[in-house]
Amino acid sequence: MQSKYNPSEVEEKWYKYWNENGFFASTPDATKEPYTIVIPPPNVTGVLHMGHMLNNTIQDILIRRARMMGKNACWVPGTDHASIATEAKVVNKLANEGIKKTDLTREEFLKHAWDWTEKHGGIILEQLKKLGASCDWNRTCFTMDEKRSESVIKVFVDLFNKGLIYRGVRMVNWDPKALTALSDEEVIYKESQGKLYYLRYKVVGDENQYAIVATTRPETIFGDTAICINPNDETKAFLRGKKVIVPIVGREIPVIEDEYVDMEFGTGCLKVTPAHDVNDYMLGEKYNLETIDIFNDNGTLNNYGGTYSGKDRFEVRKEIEAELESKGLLEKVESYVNKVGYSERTDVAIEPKLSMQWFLKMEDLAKPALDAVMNDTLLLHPAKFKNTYRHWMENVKDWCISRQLWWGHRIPAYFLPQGGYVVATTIEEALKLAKEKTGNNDLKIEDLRQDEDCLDTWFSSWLWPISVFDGINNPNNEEINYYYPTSDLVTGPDILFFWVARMIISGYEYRNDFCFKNVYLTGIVRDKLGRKMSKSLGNSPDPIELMDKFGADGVRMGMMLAAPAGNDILFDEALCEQGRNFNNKIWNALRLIKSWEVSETIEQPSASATAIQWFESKLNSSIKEIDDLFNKYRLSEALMEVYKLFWDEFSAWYLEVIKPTYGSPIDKQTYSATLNYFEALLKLLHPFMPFITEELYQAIENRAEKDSIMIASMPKAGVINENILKQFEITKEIVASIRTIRKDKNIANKELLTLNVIGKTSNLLTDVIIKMGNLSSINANAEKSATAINFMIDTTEFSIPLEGNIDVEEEIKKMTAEITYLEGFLKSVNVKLNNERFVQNAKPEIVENERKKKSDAENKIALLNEAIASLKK
RNA sequence: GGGUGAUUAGCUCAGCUGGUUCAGAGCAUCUGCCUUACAAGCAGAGGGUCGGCGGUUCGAAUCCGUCAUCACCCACCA
Repeated sequence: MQSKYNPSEVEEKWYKYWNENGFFASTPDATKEPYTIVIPPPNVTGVLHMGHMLNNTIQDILIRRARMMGKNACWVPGTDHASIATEAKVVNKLANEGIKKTDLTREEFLKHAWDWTEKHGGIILEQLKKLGASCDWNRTCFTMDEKRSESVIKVFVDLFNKGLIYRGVRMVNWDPKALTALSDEEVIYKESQGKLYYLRYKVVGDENQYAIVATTRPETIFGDTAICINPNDETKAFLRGKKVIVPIVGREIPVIEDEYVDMEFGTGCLKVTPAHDVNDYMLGEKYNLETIDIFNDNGTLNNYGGTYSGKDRFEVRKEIEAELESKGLLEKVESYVNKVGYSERTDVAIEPKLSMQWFLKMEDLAKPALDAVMNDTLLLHPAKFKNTYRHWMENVKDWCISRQLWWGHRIPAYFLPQGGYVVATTIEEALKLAKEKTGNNDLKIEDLRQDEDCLDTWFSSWLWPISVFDGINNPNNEEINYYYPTSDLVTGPDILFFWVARMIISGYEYRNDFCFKNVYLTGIVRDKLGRKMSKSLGNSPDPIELMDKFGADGVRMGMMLAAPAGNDILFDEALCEQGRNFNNKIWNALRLIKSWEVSETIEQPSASATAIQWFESKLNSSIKEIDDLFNKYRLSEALMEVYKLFWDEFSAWYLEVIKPTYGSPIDKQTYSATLNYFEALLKLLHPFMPFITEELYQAIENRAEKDSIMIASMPKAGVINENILKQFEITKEIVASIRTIRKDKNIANKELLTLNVIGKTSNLLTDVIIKMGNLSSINANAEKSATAINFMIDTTEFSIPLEGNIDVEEEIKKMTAEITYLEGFLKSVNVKLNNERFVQNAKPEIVENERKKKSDAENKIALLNEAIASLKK
């Protein structure tokens, strides 16, 4: 074995081995408890980024651990068609080739889109394999494959028939770049520095009077159909019942009164543009105002814009400012910060727009999903997200599910020649319904026209935990009955509403049950300065390069070291380095063990026997701790526990105690105990670092065919002997003291020392102390000596005789300082004990403890004084 | 404008229902060491009035109030 572990030599080999032996695969098995995770499907044409690395590392840790705990672990992989994102990519690609989407038929465009998907699709899944993801690849799903598409359509029809889906003209969030409506969740509000324009609306019949209206969007004046004042606003009394003239446009519009208007804001006078503002729309409905839509779908002005028609809304804003100014219709302009909605996908400013869309009624659907989280049927980790979730669910609005896109599931609604429509899973079915509805038996398929729109991407992914087991199409199949509800979901809080909440909703609607038991919400991966990772900043490392550099295990550990649930992780390559170093540590530990010659005949040293006994308890207590941390989903702490167990306890103490002197063999008994411990440690580590642990598991001994650590059993916590744990901790302190003395006095490690104990040795692990302290002997009931260095552990005094090496003055000085400290400590304890209220009110064991502190301190002071006296002799 | 959470060592974080697990861990830093598993290492060491101020209590990092800063979520003030 070489002295450095080289991940690139082994990782691919083991992944192949696992996959070929079917260790990732799962099938229903009534004798085993299922443990299921469905992957948050990444965009089909996406590539792996750091967020995926974190997310999938966590899922793999959970699923590997569950598998080793004897559960039937099933991790379902797949990809999402990502309607708007993928369509945008294809449109871009076509544009580069000089092809406009509008020049293509729907069928032609979809052909391009599928080509694109086949070319770039699934790259990300291959990348996940490099990470070690133990997904059941036989189950790979795609949100637009046959079964998933069928499920989506079926659900749409079902919800429509239940009266939960409706179609209507509503104010929606319009994305002028993607040319589609968006749901409220797809709009991100950002603060932006804008201007507040004060416009003059002259009063009809009295050209000298005018109303001043403040607006951030002067270009919308073409759509004004009223101005509105507050009825209680006496300063605006002159406007009541009047009409005013829209600047530039010249159109006359009424002045209406409504308490909605805030008298304090701006001028207390509001222009009403029902087609382009949600609030104005409500006013328009209330007062039956005309609605004038002034924009084309792409955000340019239409014919209502007069001379500005055809120009972009932002261009018009600039130009119209100048025109208003020159015509004396602009009172003033102030700078103003307001919130503007942007499209999550295309990052262009959203235009509120009236349009015909499909909606899903959410209120009733949301109820069981809200209850499930509030009563802890379904747990969010960390739990702080419960509040956020509740707030959203209690105020949930109807979901706009139609998108003016082609890449997606086409809405199964069919329009009839004479108006109206029917909704059905197939066109044949639709025809049947159409005939029933119209009474016209001569209708033909060609007479029906299917809705052009497709469904929101999330309208397919919200079914994911059910649809991957085909539970929509075949609600009673063996798979869905066995694997559903799933166990854990791992995802980011940014899609809590987009996805998680809606999956919970659909779970109750279609399975009448929760869809997963636990939701682990990860943080955002940031760089070490706390900035979000982004292409433009160039601060996002390429995961593949990272894995090449540090090994997949190293990167996995790097991710996990700093990732408590719900916290953002500040990623730093140094963390991967730490992971890589740890790999090397493990590697070398086995290298050491394997280098020993084993003897059947030599006797076991007593120090080794003690160390074995101690480590047994240490291992068990760590396993118990790790189990507990996993139950709380505190994965990074669990990793840290194994890390310290391996590095500090096993390597620095256990191995050093049992290590035979160079060239000497090791006894059989100790050797096999050591291999067992090493194997147990590998198993504990395996979920975190699958590759190196498999490599070493196989290196320990020749394994049977089809054996693998990934299907081995996770060690269970056994008996913990608290007494030996405590004794060993004292041992460590004694050894550390001896080492410190060596260092202070420049005594080589090789030089043997003697340890005198002023008292009994019966409670000490003397054999271990002798070995680790490199001592010739330990003597009990020794006398104090002026030629020795003294130290105290607990209340036991130790001394190391060092002829000629003692600076008596220095020793006295040190001990005097110690006494001063102890006296101060004693004083504070006494203050407590002399306080009657403390003695009366505090719990008895607390008071007892203080008394013990007092007597211990007094003892120590006495011992130190004695020691000083003996030195002075 | 509302809400939620955070503030503990240079950095990232643990500290559950107030009291020796009370001031911790990992990394980083400093000082010695190439000691035949590992310098990607070993052995030691230093480092914090627990954001500020008040309060409750015999006792507060922990409970309450308040202020400050940060983060996230939600909301139709043009």
